Amino acid sequence: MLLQNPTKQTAVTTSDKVFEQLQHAIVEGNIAAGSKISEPELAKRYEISRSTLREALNRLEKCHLIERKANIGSRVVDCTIEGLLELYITREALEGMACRQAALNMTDKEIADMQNMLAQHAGDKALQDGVAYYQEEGDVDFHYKVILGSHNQQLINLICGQLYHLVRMYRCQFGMHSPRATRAFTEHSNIIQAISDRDGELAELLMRRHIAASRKNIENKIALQKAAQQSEET
Amino acid sequence: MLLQNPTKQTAVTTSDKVFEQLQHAIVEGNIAAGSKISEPELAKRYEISRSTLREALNRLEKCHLIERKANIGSRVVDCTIEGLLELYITREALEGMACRQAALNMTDKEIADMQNMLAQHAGDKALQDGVAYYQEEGDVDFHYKVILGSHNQQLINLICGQLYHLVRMYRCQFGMHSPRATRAFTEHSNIIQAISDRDGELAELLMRRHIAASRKNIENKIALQKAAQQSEET
DNA sequence: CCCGGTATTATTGTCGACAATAATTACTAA
DNA sequence: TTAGTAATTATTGTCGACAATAATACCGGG
Repeated sequence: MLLQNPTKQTAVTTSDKVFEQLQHAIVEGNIAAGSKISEPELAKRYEISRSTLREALNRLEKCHLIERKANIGSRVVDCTIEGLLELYITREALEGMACRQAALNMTDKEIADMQNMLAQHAGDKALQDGVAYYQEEGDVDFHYKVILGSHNQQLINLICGQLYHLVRMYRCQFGMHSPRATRAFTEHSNIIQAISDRDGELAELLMRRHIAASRKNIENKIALQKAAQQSEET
Repeated sequence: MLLQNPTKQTAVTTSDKVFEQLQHAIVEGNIAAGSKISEPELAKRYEISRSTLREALNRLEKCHLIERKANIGSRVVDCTIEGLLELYITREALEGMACRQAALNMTDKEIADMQNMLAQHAGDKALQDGVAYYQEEGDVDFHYKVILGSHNQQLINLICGQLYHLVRMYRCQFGMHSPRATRAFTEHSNIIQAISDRDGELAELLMRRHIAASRKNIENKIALQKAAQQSEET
C-alpha cells in the first residue's frame, strides 16, 4: 500500500503501531476473517500487555474491522456478499454526497491537481494497459481526492476513517481487480468535468452511477457463479 | 428520553453503564461541550478505575462525542454551526439512501406499523397542537423506523450507532424544537406513502428534501441572527 | 449410548501502580 | 522586566495481578 490514509496521524504510541499492524494483517487476511481473537495470544505475539492490545482492539472496532461482545470476546468481521453489497450502497450515498460537496467547495487548485492526476493515470494506463495499477492505487487515489475535496469533516471521517478500511479488506479478500479499468477511467473523467463545472447535482449523479456500476458488476458476477454452480450440481 | 437506541444492547459491564451516564451527561450539556476531560477526576467521581473509565471513553469516541489526542487527552466535541450543517448534509445522504432501501426492503407489516404510528401521532398532535412532543419523540421515532426499515446493517450502524448521538447533542445544546411540526408531519406522511408504494426513488427524494428543509430552516435562522446582531452593533 | 449437571479451566473485565510524555512553575540571565 | 531554560508537577500510556463471567471437561443417571 503506497497510499496512506490522509486522515490518519503518525503513530506515536505503541498501541498505535500495534493497531496499524493488526489492521494490515486483517485487511490482507493474515488474520482470518470471522476468526475469534485471543487477547492473551495476540498480546504475547506482539510482546505487549493486554491493556495496550485492548486499546488497539478498540480502534479496530472503530473502523468496523472487528466486533466485540461483552464477556465473550472479539471476532474479526467476516466478508459476506451481503456485507459487500451493503457497503456499496453506503458508499453510493456518502461518496455521492461528498462529490456534490466537492463540486461546491473544492478550490480551483485542488481541481487542477486532480485533473493532473487523471492525466498522469491516463499516461500510465496507456503505458501498461489493463494492469492492476490504475485499478488499485489510482482508483483509491481518485476517490480519496474527491472525498477530501468535499471539505466536510463529517463525511471525510466517516468514509476515510472507517468505511475505507472495510473496502480495502473486501478488495483483498475477494481479490477484486475488476476489468472495468477503461470504463472507470472515462467515468472518472466525467466526474471531474462536472466538478470543475461546479455542477454539484451532476457530479453526485455521476459518482452514484459510478459506484452503482461497480456494485452491479459484482452482482452479475455472483449471479453467474451461482448459475455455474447449479448447473455443475445437476 | 423515552425512546431507546434500537442498536444498543442492555449494558452489562460497569464500563457500559458509565458510558451511558457519560453519554447522557455530554448530550444534555452537563459536561460542557469543548471542555477537557480529566481522567483521574472522572474516575473518582464515578468511583471506578481509570482503566474502565478509559474503556467508556473509547466508546464515547466511537460515537464522535469526544476526541482524543495521543499523550494529550480527551475533549468533548464542541457544537459549532458548521458542524451542525455538516451533520445535516451527512444525514441527507445516509437517511435518503436508507429511505430508498426501506421502500425496497421493508415488510408489509413494518409499513403497517409505521402507518399506525403516524396515525397515533396525528391524534396526539391534534390534541396538544404545537407542543414539543411530536417534534421530539415522534420525529426521532419516525426516522429510526425508516432507518431500521432499510434492513441494511451498515447504514443502521452508522446512523443509529454513531450519528444520532451527535444529532441529539445538537438538539439539546442548541435548544432546537423548530416550529416545523405540522409541515414535518405532512412530509412524514408523504414519505410513508412513497415507501408503501415501493417507490424507492421518490422515497429517497422526499427524505432528502425533508432533511434539507430542516437544514435550510437552521441556515435562515442563523442568517437572521447575524443580521440582528449587526444592526444591534451599529 | 446419550443427556444433564457440576467442577474445572480459560477468557474477559477491573484494578492499582509504574513509566513516559506533556504542562506548569521557578529560576537565571540579559 | 522579560525571555529562555531547567526543574517540578500533573496527566496519559503501559504493565501485571486479581475478580467475574463464559466455555470446557468430567461424571453420574437414565
